[in-house]
Amino acid sequence: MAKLQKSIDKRNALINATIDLVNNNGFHATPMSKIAKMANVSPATIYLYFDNKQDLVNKTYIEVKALYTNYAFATYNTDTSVEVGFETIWKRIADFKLKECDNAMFLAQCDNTPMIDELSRQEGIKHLQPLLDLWARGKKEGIIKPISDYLLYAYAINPLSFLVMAQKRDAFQLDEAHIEDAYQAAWDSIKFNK
Amino acid sequence: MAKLQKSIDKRNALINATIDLVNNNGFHATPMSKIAKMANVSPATIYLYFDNKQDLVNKTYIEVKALYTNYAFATYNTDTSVEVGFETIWKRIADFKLKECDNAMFLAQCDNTPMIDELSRQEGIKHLQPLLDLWARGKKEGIIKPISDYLLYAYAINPLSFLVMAQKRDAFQLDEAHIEDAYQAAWDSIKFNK
DNA sequence: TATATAAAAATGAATGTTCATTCTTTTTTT
DNA sequence: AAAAAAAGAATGAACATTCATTTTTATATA
Repeated sequence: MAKLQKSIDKRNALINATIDLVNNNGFHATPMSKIAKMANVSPATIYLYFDNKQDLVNKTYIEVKALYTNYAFATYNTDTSVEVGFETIWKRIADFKLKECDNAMFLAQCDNTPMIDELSRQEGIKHLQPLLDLWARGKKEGIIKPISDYLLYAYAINPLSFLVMAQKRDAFQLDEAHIEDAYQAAWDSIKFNK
Repeated sequence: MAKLQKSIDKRNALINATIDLVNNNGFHATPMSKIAKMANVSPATIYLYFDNKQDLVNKTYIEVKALYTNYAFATYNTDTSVEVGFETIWKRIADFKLKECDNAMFLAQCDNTPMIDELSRQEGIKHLQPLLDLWARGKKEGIIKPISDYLLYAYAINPLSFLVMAQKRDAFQLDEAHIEDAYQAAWDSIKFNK
């Protein structure tokens, strides 16, 4: 194993420990010492990879956000119709939230607390551009409601976050049929009804 | 001013300071000393009203949740049609999220982090029963989609939380027209389409 | 190839601060 | 004047970060 690889492994272990512990205890209730222990390194080692605790969580956020959007757009190409494009992206997002539940929960926590620096949040938002572009096209073609992207996101995408939380906390089990219902609701709520 | 009143004032000041500071800094980043300062009491005084910090935040949560649901159901009565009932409740919830933005943000943070005890979260959920009852009736009458309450909530109610966050953080301004759009999306996504 | 040495990476313990909570005293109320 | 409420200072634990050493890795030399 090359030297560089080993470093990356350690960095990844730190990122993963951060996600796990923050999900279960929250940012300020997870000490650096526990992150170190879970990643099998000394506390001091963390500071070879990150400036400080805030930097660690900011970078974790950006990394998970990139994972999320890469996953979301992996099978999407801009040549399809708006409707097909949306279904493609939406289902990938649903997939991500189900399969990468821990990552999804981490993002939800970041997006609903003051735990992440404003700058890193801005950085994270940029990755969503392809979806916004698709919506812009959809509005121009009269297929998607001519309303704010915030409303579109709130109704078409965000509900999946709520479902992931519900699944994690309550006995509620989210299966394929639910996802299909949810997709229909999502599309219904953003498509333009002439 | 009677003795009891004075105590209630102090307790309320503590609850409000907690909401304010937790909204801006998160639970673990708001020291008891700051809560005390903002409420104009000594740190020691907090412990005359609450057992400890966790108890303070649990009770704040339950209180805000009660405020929320009282507001939501204030103008609702069970005699109306499902459709009218839902619109009544939905619009009150929207109102609450806009007018009691700080309270709404506090709830969002509680619901997306491990900051509240499981027991208190359970307690908070109970208050939502009238809405669940309305949905049950709606499903029986074939007016509302026969799907999980979690899905209904995710699609019809939760998006408002996202919008409040977006409004607070981004330049996005949520006005009456948006609310009407949002209501239509909410209803579209839960009504049963024969 | 084997060994010596310099550089880099990693460590565990130490440091100083912050904070929740408690203790003792003072103020207010009855 | 007794009881209750409130205060501010004190206490001790937890924690982020740094420091002094040790261990590992890479490089150079024989």
